[in-house]
Amino acid sequence: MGSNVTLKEIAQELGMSAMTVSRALNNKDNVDKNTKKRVVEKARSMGYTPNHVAKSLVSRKTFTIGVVIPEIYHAFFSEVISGIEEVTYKRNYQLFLTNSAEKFEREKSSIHALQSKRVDGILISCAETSNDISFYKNIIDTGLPFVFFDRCIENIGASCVTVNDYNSSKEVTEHLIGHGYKTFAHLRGPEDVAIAQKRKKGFLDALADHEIPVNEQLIEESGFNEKGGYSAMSRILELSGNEPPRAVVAVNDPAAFGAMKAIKEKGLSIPDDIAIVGFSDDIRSEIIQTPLTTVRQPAFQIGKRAAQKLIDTIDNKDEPIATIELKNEIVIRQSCGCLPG
Amino acid sequence: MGSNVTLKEIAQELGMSAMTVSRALNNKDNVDKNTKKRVVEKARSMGYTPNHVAKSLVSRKTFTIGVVIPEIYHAFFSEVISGIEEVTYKRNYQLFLTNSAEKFEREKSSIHALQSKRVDGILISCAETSNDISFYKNIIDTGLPFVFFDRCIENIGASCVTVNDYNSSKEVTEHLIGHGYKTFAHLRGPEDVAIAQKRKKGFLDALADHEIPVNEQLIEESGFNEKGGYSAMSRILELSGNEPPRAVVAVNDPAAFGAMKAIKEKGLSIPDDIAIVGFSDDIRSEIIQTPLTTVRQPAFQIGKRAAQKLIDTIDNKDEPIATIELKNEIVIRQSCGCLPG
DNA sequence: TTGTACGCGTTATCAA
DNA sequence: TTGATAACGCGTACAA
Repeated sequence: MGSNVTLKEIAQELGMSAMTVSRALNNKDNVDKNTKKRVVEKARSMGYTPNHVAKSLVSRKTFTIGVVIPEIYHAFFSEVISGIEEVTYKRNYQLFLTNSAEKFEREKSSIHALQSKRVDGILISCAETSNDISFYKNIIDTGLPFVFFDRCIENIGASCVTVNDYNSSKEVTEHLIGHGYKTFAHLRGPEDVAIAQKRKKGFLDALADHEIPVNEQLIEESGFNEKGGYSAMSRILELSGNEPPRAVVAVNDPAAFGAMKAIKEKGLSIPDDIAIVGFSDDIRSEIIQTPLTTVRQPAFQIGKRAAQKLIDTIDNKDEPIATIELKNEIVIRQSCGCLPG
Repeated sequence: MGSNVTLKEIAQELGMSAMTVSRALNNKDNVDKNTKKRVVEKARSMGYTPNHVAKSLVSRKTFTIGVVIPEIYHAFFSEVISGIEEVTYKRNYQLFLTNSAEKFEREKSSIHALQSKRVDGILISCAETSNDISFYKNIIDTGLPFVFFDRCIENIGASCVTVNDYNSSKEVTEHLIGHGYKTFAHLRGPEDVAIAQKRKKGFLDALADHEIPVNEQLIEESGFNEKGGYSAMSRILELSGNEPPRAVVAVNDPAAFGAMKAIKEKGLSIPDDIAIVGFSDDIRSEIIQTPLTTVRQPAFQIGKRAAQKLIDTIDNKDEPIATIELKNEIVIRQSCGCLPG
């Protein structure tokens, strides 16, 4: 904030009061046409820029929202931000971006900073290490509008925008069942991570609904990365000997990549010997040698809907708290063997 | 900004003046130990959060910087933001993110909004359609610290952080020359885009330095995308008949992808018949069938250095204006035929 | 050690 | 139609 022109200075130049200048510049109707013209011209020539800091102090409104995300690097969150930005731009809000780097401590300090800046509301996707719900609860109880997205905490008085991982996992499994596959393996994520649990449950329930027996030995922990997928799949192929599963549902795409490597190294073909599906539509999934069937999360839409809900909540005290569930989209590619031709 | 506790309210509860509360909360030494303790406790119990809006109004300093980027979606800019964020976090600044969507009009309105918010400085990568240097010049002349990154405007009183495209293009061409290739084609970008010009000049100068004749017919405009690369390369292959160039330098990776497709469709092999290099390290370049040799831009570093320079400029009025040139890194992969084995 | 007055730039309110 | 005053929340400067 350097040498900025103020209303008072314009007023002095023009020999009138600051109040009149303010009115003229804000298009109030109770200003003389002529004075208004003079003011507008003078303001332009002096390079006047309204001071939103002062405006915010009196109006108790900053037209600013804070976004807290656990990382910026990967495509998912940049797409989310893109969606958020589209909304904030249209509705004349500015966007504070903060990064918790998956650390709860840093998340707390970000939120405190945003509170101090008096943001009108906060959009947040929780860090992996966030472990104290009461922290959020206390802030929400102060009346600061909050909307969770993707990694949500439900039932603490804030709206959520999320995707239904359970349903998607079930659907994609049913897709494989519908194609006639009978024996299934699952590469699962860590036991205590919510999305991993949901995806596993979706897988299991799909089998149960179609009365397909579950072979517990064919459920292996892969974690979320390629290396884990490789070793988990290798174990499964060892175990089952010459009876490998006909289809594999992986907890995410990187795990599926690892599994594909293991399968190919065994001299088996995808999808003819083993079909496989992933989760999350990694940027690579479309362009690898055997393109991977996967579940695409509507990242841009998540951002858009979350921002809309937040600003609606800001604008209207009576906006209901809601959980908005977006649909994942199943992207069929070659790896599941369900494409025609 | 809802029901927020103020210094005055804490003071009333405690039967003292707001000033004492302020002092206690700001760790001034001229406060009684006991009153300080009482104040701190009361502030906590009342859920006090300092109001930075008020603070900024009086101090004329917001600890806020604005970032203007032409798009968020692609990896380059999210990496840049990641680098910026690392610095702003450490130095206790908040970051306003705005997106010009490659439109100059939108860029201008973003900058005006940021000025109104009284950001302490602005980081900007210009939109493709930005065409009025005097707009930036006027703002810089008001004293608002400005740092350009990636798409820079030099010599108008602001620091720049950029990569040396000319040098990198020359280097990667020389790399091919060093490998013994004698005939070269270039897929160039639009004539009036700065980076396209620099990359073309680097290519030409490398040939000139090594006294390799330039065949103008083998320089075709591809634009920046795959389709353009495909048609440009197709034209070159037509023209040159059974004397195709031994190596191709493409203006960027997508153009190279298109060219690779054209080459393969002609039944030629990469790199054995034609070697090719790209520019910008697209995420796909590493994982396509014949991984593409390319030039990687240090996006994270660009963000980091730009943010550092900006905050240094904010903190210190005498910080010199500088152009910081970062080095691109040449990533050797199979497509140039220079890998051992 | 604590308190009072004032100003940062703006707008709402009431008076002229 | 215009102007004067007060207030938003805070910290500096000075006084007690």
